[in-house]
Order: sequence, then C-alpha cells, then structure tokens
Amino acid sequence: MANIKDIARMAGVSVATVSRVLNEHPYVSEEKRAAVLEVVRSLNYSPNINAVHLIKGKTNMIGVIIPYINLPYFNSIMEGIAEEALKANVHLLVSQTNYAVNKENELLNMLKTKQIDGLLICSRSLDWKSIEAYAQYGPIIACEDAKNDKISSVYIDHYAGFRQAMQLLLDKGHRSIGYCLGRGHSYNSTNRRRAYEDALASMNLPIREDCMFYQCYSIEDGAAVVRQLMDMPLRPTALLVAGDQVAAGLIGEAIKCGLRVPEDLAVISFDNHPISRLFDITTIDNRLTEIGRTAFSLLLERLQNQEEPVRHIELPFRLIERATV
Amino acid sequence: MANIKDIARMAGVSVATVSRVLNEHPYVSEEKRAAVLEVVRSLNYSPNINAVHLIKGKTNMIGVIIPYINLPYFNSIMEGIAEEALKANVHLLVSQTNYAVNKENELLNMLKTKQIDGLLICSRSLDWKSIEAYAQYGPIIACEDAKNDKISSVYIDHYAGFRQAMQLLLDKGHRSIGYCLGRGHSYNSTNRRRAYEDALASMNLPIREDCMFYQCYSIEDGAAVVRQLMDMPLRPTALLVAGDQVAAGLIGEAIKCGLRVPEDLAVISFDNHPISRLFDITTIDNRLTEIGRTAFSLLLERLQNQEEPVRHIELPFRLIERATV
DNA sequence: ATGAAAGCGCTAACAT
DNA sequence: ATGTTAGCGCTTTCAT
Repeated sequence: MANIKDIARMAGVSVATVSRVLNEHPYVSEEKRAAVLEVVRSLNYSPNINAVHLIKGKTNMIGVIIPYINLPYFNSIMEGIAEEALKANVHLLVSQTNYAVNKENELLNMLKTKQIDGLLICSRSLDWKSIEAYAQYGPIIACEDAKNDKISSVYIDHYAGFRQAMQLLLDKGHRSIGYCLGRGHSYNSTNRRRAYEDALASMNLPIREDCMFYQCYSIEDGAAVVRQLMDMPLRPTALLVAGDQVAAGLIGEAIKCGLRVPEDLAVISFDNHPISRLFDITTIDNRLTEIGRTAFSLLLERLQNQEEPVRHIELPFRLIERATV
Repeated sequence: MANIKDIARMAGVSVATVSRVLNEHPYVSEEKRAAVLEVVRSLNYSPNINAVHLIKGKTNMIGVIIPYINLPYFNSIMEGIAEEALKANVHLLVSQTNYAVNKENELLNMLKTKQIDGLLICSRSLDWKSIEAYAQYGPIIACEDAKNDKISSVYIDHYAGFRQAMQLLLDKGHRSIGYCLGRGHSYNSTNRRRAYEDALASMNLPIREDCMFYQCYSIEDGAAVVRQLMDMPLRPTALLVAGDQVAAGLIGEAIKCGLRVPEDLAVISFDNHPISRLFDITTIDNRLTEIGRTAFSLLLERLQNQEEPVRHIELPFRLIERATV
C-alpha cells in the first residue's frame, strides 16, 4: 500500500507538504495542493491511521461502556452521547457489556494502552475503586452518581425521583403501593428501593415484598406483572414502574383484564419516552438524552484541558402529570 | 507515561530485552526477565498499542458489521464469531449498524486505514459493488450469499429452505399458506418470497398478498399476526415463519384465541433456537452459529495467508420435524 | 510557501 | 543471551 513518501514523490513535493494538504493546513500553494490531491485520488490513498495515532498521542476515539444498547433507558443515553460525538468528530467505540466485568476491563485496558482517549460509563459491574485506578490514563465520566474524586459524573437523583412519585401517590390516598424495577441490586435500584421504603415508613405503612417486581424491562414484562397481580388477594392500588415500556405493557394488559386505570390501578413510570405520551402515562422525565449529552461534553472538556477539574452534575428530573394517576 | 526506554533504563537492560520479555520470546535469562517484570509491575506499564500496531502493520482487531445485535438471528451468528475470535485471540470491533450505510462505510474505511485487519459482514445495506472496492485493503467475509469474486461467503440457501418447508406443507394438504418475514426487501427475504411464489405456482395456487406479513422480529410481533389472522374471512391454514421467537409468540396467541396447532394453523419456523424446542415447533435449523464460526475461520485463514483464495461455502440446512405441522 | 529532519514507541534483524 | 540500530508512516518544528 502506498504511503506518504510515495505520494510526495509522485506529486513532486516533500512529505511535509503532503501532510499539510491532508490536514488542511494553510500556506500551501494552489498548484501543489492540486498536484497532491490528484495523486491521492488516483492512488485512492488514505493515511495509515496507526501512525497518526502514534505521533499525535491520541486516537480521537472514546470508549462507551453500556450494558444493553437496545434497552430504552440506555438507548436514550446513547442517543445523547452519539449526537455530541458526531458534532465533535470523535469516534465512539461502543461496547455492549451485558454487565460482564471482562468486557468492562477490556475497555479500561484500551484506555491504558492509549487505544481510546477517554471512557464513558453508562452503567457497570466493576466497583469504582477498580475503575478509578485507570483515571490516570485518561478521563472517565459516569452517567450515574459516582461519588468519586477521580471520575466525573452526570446523574439524576433517583432517590428523590422515586420519593416524589411515592408522595404523589400517597397524597392521592393510595396506601398499597408496589413497584417494578430492572436489576434488583444496581446502585440506582438500591436507591429507589430505599426511597420506596422511606416513603412507606413515613406513613407507618408496611413493606410488602409481594408488591416488588424485578427483571422488568419490556412491554412483555409489564404485561406479565399484571397477570401476577390478578392472582393476588390484596392487589396494590398503585405501581411505580421504572421504564415507560414496562408501564405501557402493564397498562395495556390491565385494561384487557378489566382493570380501570387509574381507578383500580394507578401508574407512575419513569423516563418520559414517546410511548408514555402515546399511553398518556404520568411519568418522571429522567432526561436521559441530556445525561448522555452532558457526559460527553464533560469528557470533551477534560480531553481539551487536562487541568479541568472532576465535576459532579446533578440534572433535575421533572414530573409530568398525565392520566394514569 | 513511561515508555519502553524508561523500563529498559530502570531495569538495566536494553529495549530489545524488554521487548522480548513483553512478547514472551525465548533467550532471556531469568534474572533479566525478573528485573524487567519488576519494573513493569512497579510502574504499572503497558506498551503503547498504537506503536505496536504501526510496526506490526496490523491491529489484531477485526470489524463486524451487524444490523441488530439483539435480534436472535444475528445474535446466533455473533455467538459463533465471538467464540472463534476468543480462541484466536483476535479482538472484535462490533458495529451495530441498524442498516445505516454511514455506519457500514465507517468500518470499511477503518479497513482501509488499517485500524482493523479484516471485516465480517452479517448483513448490509450497501451493495456488493461498493464493498468489494475495499477488498484490496484486507479480507472481507460475508455471512450471506455474496456471489462475489473478491468477498468470501458462508451461507444457507434460504430459497431451498423455504421451498422445502413449502413442500412439506403442500404435501400435508395445505392449500392456503402464508408467511412472516422481517425486512421485505433484503436479499434473503427476496429469495424466500421467490421460493414461496414458485412453490405456489407449481401447484397453480394463487398468491395472496394478505397472507404475507412483514416486520416480524419478536414474540410480540408473532402474537400481533394472529390477531390480524382472526379478523380474516379466509384464514391461511399454515404459516412459514422466519424466526422461532415470532413463531412462539404466534403459537402462544393462537392457542389463546382458540386455534388448534397444527389442526387449525400449522407452523414451520426457522433457526432452531432453544425456544422452538420449548414450544415443540417444527423448524429449519439454519445453523447460524456455525455460519459465524465458519466465517471467522475463513477470515483468519486469509489473514494468515494472503494467497488463500476467495471461497463460497454453502452450509446445508436441516428440517427438524416437531409438533406444529 | 516549502523542505529536511527529528521523533512518536515499538519490533526485529543483525551483530556480538 | 543481549545490545545496537534501522525502520514502521506519520506530524511538526526549524530553517530557508
């Protein structure tokens, strides 16, 4: 394959001039520029990017640790990241980890070996202690509350969100409230469960394990919850549902089963995806896309200025009242 | 960050020795090896991979163009690829394209700039003409029938598969047969549709557009087809369903709707995923994982030996008769 | 405006 | 067994 020397020789210029043309630097005469471009075109030449990476000391590529690209929650974050990356002309190395630590370590190691310039973490299995050891090799930004002095973060206060949703339900008179979550033991889920229990405790209400549903991700999962509900002697009158898709499936199935929403079953969901508008679901907008956008911007700042301090940005959520409460 | 020179100096050896230790070459004394390893450990050193890539002229990384990682069809292919890549110690740069050409071009360009050593294509939007132009930069292997003299391929004859399934249904006496596919205009879908029409024509049976369903990917989609079926005055008595998930959803819903399978509705599906065994579905094993495995092996061969010729391997499918016909 | 040359961090051929 | 050294292909000073 041709290299920059070949191009220089064939165009009758020096390699420096070829490089200038390729990188759109000023101070190149029109004739030489044209000559170089012509040779480049005729040979269908592209620079060896590995040489560029080596000399520049960076790859213009950042890694993204994301458990499941297709889950709406992460998909929304990814949307914000991709949007900003496109603007900044930064390439994304997206690794769908399925929460496997070896996948996470792989990207961490790529940061160390300079294959990527920085790392965005949407959600992870590794603890922050293991991750922060890599912060010396390049900026790492989390899309969840990291509480770490080496790793910047952008997040929503899920405790407060859940708490506010609970309050709304309690104010409406509900005394038997359940919830649907995804993973039971993630950082976010733990906070949400705490908010749930604290809200109940504040009213001296009992905690009922049979009203807590986990592994809820899809429309189907939501429908399945309703089928379980139908068999319960003491059905909860309201449900907090993490994820509009789950809520939609749940409401659809509830109606099929003859339940009235919100009279027989009130629902508050989270994320404010388009589907929640379609079903007129009361939801808490977690501003996921903005989290992604902001996280990327934070990373870019640190890339451009090493001295940029670690920051923790909490984005305010927003309750959107619609017809399911 | 420390480089190999620093390590050499601190360990009191030459850079060559450090390189030998790092790459586990023979002919290094135990003392020097230990000294080097100790410095490497204490400095937490990793080689700059871009320099390695540059001098070696390769990255040990291959790209994978895959439209949707989470679709069972592609997931199975990916499984085979990942399995072999792990064995060969080759890294995968998996790009979920959603069939967007710019994503496909991105990987093609990475091949050209030597960021990846080769490319595996599970399914694509770009035509082979555009793709083959990049074959000069590194091996490209397709997991579908490529009919191209620059690009090797591993594939199943979907025409024959559909044709055989149709014949089984016709032999059983069915005269009103429909099908469920994903994308309507992909190469595979076109072949399947042709097989479907040819089979019908061979019996002088009419082609009914209302029995052809598209955009079928999930359990939910299958269930939705049944709901449409229920409203039809002239319901087909049998269905060819591309994808066991769709078939499972379809059968589940059919039973709910009071249809007997196979008496009222016969089903043949494709891929032989675990779920088809669960539902006892008659299916055609498309050996997707083996396609992935074989495609990777083909790529590896071409990587190790430039002279390896372009090959086209057709894997035989296998009809698995169970209870839905 | 242009070119010569140094050097990014590494591997491997060659010499000893 | 170990070291010296010539590149890999590019960007970027520094001269001119």
